[in-house]
Amino acid sequence: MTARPRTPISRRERPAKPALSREGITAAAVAVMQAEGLEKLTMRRLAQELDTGPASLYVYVRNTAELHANVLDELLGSVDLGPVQAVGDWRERLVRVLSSYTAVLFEHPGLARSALVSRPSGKHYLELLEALLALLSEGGVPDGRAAWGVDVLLQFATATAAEQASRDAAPDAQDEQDALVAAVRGVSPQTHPRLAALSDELFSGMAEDRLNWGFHVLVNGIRQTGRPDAPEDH
Amino acid sequence: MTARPRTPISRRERPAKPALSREGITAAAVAVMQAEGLEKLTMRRLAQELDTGPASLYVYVRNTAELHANVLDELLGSVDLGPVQAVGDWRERLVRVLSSYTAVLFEHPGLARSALVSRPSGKHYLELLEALLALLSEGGVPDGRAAWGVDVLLQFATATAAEQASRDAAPDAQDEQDALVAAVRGVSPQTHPRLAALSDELFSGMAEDRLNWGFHVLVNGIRQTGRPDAPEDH
DNA sequence: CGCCCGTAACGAACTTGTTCGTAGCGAACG
DNA sequence: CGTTCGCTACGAACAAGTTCGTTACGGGCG
Repeated sequence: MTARPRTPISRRERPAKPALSREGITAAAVAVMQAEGLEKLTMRRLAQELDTGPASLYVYVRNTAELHANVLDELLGSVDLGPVQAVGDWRERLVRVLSSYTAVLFEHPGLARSALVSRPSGKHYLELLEALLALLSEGGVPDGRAAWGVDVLLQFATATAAEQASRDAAPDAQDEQDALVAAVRGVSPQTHPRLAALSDELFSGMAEDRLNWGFHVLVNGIRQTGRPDAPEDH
Repeated sequence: MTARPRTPISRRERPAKPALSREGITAAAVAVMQAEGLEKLTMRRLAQELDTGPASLYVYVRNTAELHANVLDELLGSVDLGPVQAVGDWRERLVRVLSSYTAVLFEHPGLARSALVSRPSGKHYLELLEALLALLSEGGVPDGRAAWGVDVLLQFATATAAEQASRDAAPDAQDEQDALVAAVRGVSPQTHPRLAALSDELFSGMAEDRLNWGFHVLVNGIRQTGRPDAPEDH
């Protein structure tokens, strides 16, 4: 021990590092991502940005997934919650908020995938929940259904964003889509009659239309489907 | 160059390797996964099983995601499509098929996550699509809605399986869930009245009940929501 | 019969996430 | 004022995915 050739420079002599913190790390992460894309946002790159080693970051974030979740919540701040206070049909305003959410995710396919897996719990996410609950409530949806419904609505929006955004971005995803289309088209009408008959319909429509249709499916379904444990829902 | 110390053993002298192929690789992958779990199914482990190097596998599978997709389709063979031919309410039979699908995914959280991202196109997946389309058709759902509907139904089932299965398995996911619960409970009724009021409802119910409710929400919604491009749907 | 080339297979290397053990700082305590 | 303790920071190491350049196999051509 001792006599290591390394010189243990006192940290005071360094050009005043801002000291690590969860917030600082998240801010730096957002900056790197905006500047170079999510792929470049690695632990090592981020550590370099903060003039430290990768291991140091793990004191403040559990792993990359959590880092991504933090970054995502930051971005969720730009979701437009205006429609909550606006006038007009509650259903349309609800869809507008969800569309805004989807649009934000759409910008960052990787984050959308994270959100599918990670389960956000940040400040902006809570505000989004509150907004959706308020709109459902305004629409007369019983509390019990609304509580379960927001989950389904957000899950649908998130999953759709993850799917479509990455299809546009990654060449891989496009290939997979092509493979599926080819597989469905190549199916025999003898063994798979419905699939053969609907092969065009399955892939028809623009992404936006399908997304919107999905929102309406869910809202209509939520309004009309009672929870099993409470036929009258409270 | 030349005079490399390595001895280029003729491949004929080896104990008759079965020669690589996409099918062989998938089969070996399934075997490893069943025996040791998905986490242990790494490219290196799989290569070792097939007595080769990791790089060799990339001739047959694009990457780990595709490997997982292949494995998943293999497992989808065990989804119970019996309810398609059975008698009884079409809606209940539809839900039974979807539940069987979810149950299979539930066994392998990692694969469920893959399925969310990758977009399967294997043989068994196509049969599942055919089964769902047949049931929707039997229920009198217009073709256009059915085509878009299967996507949404499977997406919901997959996402739910991925979420809940990993919550049961990984300690991480449980922590995230706890974090969200804590965040919601800790919210001020002043700023987030709906959230505070419904904090219990949000997390209530057993997973199975929520899943079933979701299926019914979707089926009801699909039945009653016309596609934007065709008010009458064909 | 001998050479040649396309392709499967491979070993090594590079990148990234994550963990381990250690070292120094600063606060609390005697 | 000196010692000790907890905790942050960090370098190094390990495992895994993926790519690159090279090597041998085996069939076709001269």
